[in-house]
Amino acid sequence: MQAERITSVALDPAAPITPQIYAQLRDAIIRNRLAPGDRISETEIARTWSVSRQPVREAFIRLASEGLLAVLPQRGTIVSRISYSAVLNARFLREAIEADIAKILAQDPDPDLVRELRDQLEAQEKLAATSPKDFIALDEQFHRTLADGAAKRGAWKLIEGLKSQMDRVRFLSLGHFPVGKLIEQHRAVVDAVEQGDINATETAIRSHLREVLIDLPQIHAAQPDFFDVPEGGVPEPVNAPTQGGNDP
Amino acid sequence: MQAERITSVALDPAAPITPQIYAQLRDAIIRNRLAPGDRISETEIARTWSVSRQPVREAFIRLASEGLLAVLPQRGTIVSRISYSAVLNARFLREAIEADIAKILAQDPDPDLVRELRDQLEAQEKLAATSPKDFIALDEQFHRTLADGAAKRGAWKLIEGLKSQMDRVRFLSLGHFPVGKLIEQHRAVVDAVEQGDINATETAIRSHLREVLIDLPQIHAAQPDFFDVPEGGVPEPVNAPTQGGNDP
DNA sequence: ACTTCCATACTTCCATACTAGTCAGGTTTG
DNA sequence: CAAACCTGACTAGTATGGAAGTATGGAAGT
Repeated sequence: MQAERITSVALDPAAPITPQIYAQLRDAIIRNRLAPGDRISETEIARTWSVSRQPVREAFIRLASEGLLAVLPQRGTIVSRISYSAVLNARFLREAIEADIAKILAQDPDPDLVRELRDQLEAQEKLAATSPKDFIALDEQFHRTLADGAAKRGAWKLIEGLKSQMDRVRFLSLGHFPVGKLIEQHRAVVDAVEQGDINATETAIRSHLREVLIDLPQIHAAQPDFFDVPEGGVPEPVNAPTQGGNDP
Repeated sequence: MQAERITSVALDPAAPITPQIYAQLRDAIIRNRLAPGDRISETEIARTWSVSRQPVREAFIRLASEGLLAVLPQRGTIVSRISYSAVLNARFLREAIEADIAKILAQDPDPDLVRELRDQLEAQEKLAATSPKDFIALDEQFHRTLADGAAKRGAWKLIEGLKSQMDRVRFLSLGHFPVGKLIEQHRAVVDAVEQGDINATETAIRSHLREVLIDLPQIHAAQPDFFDVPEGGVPEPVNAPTQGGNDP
């Protein structure tokens, strides 16, 4: 079948097998080496790594619960197509959570944290010219640092799960996304936090997270087979207002 | 062992077994019929329902990923203690998400939705005098309706997972929590949404969600064995400001 | 009394066999 | 000729046996 693309790394027979299978498959799916819509089977994957079906099956269960695989009972298992609405939904949730995190930071700015973030900004600019693949890692580090700074590591763990859906899109859009602009927005967040301006911080983080998937429609148009548009037409994103309100 | 408390319901041998085991165990844990710290084993549970160990194992995996079980390799499986910080974290996340949902609703109030919510408020008041157990179901319905009204069903699905941690606490506090006050707060949310007052809506939903676990310290003091306090002392909750900001 | 070793009875993890549902294609039947 | 019906090659779901790791209690040695 098409599973030769994931044979790359050998397994450590001493370590637990299930998590290794899980990690390999997850990586293959997020990086689109396993294309959305591909059919795979427990037996096939088990043969690929010369293990039994059991650990493969358990890895499938975990991947299915993340929405990366769809297990059809007695019929087969397919790599989920990228759900347009799930991606928008993940972005919405991420925005809601990170907005609150950022507000906590601005409420009581920590100079050490600001310094750490500014260091990261420098590193990001150094990589701006080079591979965008590395930038994704730095971007992840930046947002994780924000969560840790607000003592919300648990929140980040949840965001990681949401990110898997968004990252599939980002790996499709590699090459043409505006690294410079993203860095500028990162800087705006840090500035607002440093000044303790809660409103400005919220606005900055929200507009940043809306920028991340700005080219989703183009990517969808370029590779519609990778996507699963629920029914007729592309859903419109609905977001909360960027700031508090506008009473009459 | 202590597993006789979950023998209650028989299984349908025709339907898939794994989800049935999962649901039964989840229910038993959340309602504290299986006490935090209890040791259970695949073999034991399998015997209880006269099935093989395999579906039990798969149910264990799902429960462990939700944080309700802790599987220690080659050692055993225990019912997770209620993590104090995980509960606070779940509440923080829920507040962030539901605040944005409520703001969307207030942005463009839907009269049909408001009517539906007011009907639910009536039903809640009718049950206020009777069993608080039933109120929890209505409360859940209320919040789910808010999410659906903002077309964020996906968000609700995630909140359901978070709620499992919080619900364990609520089932411990049954009997003495302020149903009337909660209903009053529900009404405040509906009022604010109806008036399209975004700030008031946000304030209402946030203070409501902070009320829900108001008696967490007492519950913890009453049954400390059920809890797992990470290290020395009870963590302080840190929340985002209830509204936008306060620039200098 | 105290430590070390080892047998034993657990546990989860992995491999294998079997069951049952699904689908595609050829065959038979009306 | 068409439609219904077998049939065999898949699939995931379940059952069961054995492997490897871990805790525990008692025997042996210091």
